[in-house]
Amino acid sequence: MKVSAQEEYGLRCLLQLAPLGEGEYLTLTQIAEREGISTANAGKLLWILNKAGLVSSIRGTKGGYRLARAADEIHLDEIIKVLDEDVLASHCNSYTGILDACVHTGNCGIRPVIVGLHDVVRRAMAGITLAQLLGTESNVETTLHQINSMSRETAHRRA
Amino acid sequence: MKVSAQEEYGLRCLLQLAPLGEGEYLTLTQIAEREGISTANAGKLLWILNKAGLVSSIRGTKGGYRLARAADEIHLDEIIKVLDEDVLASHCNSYTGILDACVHTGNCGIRPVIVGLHDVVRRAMAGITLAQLLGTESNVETTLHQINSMSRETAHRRA
DNA sequence: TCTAATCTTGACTAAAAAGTAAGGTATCCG
DNA sequence: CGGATACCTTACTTTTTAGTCAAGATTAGA
Repeated sequence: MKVSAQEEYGLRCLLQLAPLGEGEYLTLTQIAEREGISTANAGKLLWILNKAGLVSSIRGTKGGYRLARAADEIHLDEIIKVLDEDVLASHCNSYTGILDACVHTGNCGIRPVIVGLHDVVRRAMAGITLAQLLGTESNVETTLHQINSMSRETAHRRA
Repeated sequence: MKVSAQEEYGLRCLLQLAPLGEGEYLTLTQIAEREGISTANAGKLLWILNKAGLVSSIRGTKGGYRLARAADEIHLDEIIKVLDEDVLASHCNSYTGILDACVHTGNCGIRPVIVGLHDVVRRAMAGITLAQLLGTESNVETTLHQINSMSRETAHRRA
């Protein structure tokens, strides 16, 4: 189970754009340089984000990229979905749409796990915005800590 | 973000072995046939599981595989870790061990997300055993439903 | 209008994951 | 003891994903 390179760098690019002020833009070269990836690669990622409406771009000299919406209105689950189809894919669902048709129809014991984990991950991500990832006294950690202590309670209750 | 084919099929193989009684074994051919994968591929997976001590095998005719421990003593997080290094990998941690050295030391905004999600996923998985995946009236769903409603609460509280 | 800066797009190359094949070794049974 | 069955191990092929390159298209400003 892993997050793809595309997801990771795509998210990083958005984080660069998040602190920009009104009318400010970052060029592809600037973004790529800061991330240590090629401009070609960064261009591809930003094109995906642009197409999905997460960033907007201006062409020509003095052009560049910026967020299409406020940083506190962009949630992690949407970002991941844009960069990689869905927040959690498997053979179970990736080929055939959304967890329906499957070779093991009927006796597939792992379906509930995939579905359940998918939901756990999606909820955790839906609770985090780009804006939250910026602060130095990261309130992300408190958010995730809350979720963690919740599942710890759950595990305890079952035992 | 996705679960690899190796994780998915490895887990499925274990689920086949779980309901076996004392002294019963399944052969590679049987396992592969039921999953619709080649015996070569199944052999590879079971070898990994064997090496990790999750299944035990007997060679020669009348041989085969069975679980090395009781099904209710094998947890999902251990299985995934065995099949794929860790429950959740990213460029952040996969190369360099465990979330320490990173190109973006200092100003890496996504580190807390990776760490947090890793923990959420691991806890969710640690709360589920192979045995739980067998029942027809799957109590996995209740377990996961509890975790889900927990994170829903959390999201609500923050808002 | 010309030019330089910048985004856009598709084809190409390289790396990683998944899957396959084949020879080796242990066990049973006649 | 010898053949048949089934696990063990390494090396290879295919497929998928990631990353690069280069030419085209668009805009701002002189």
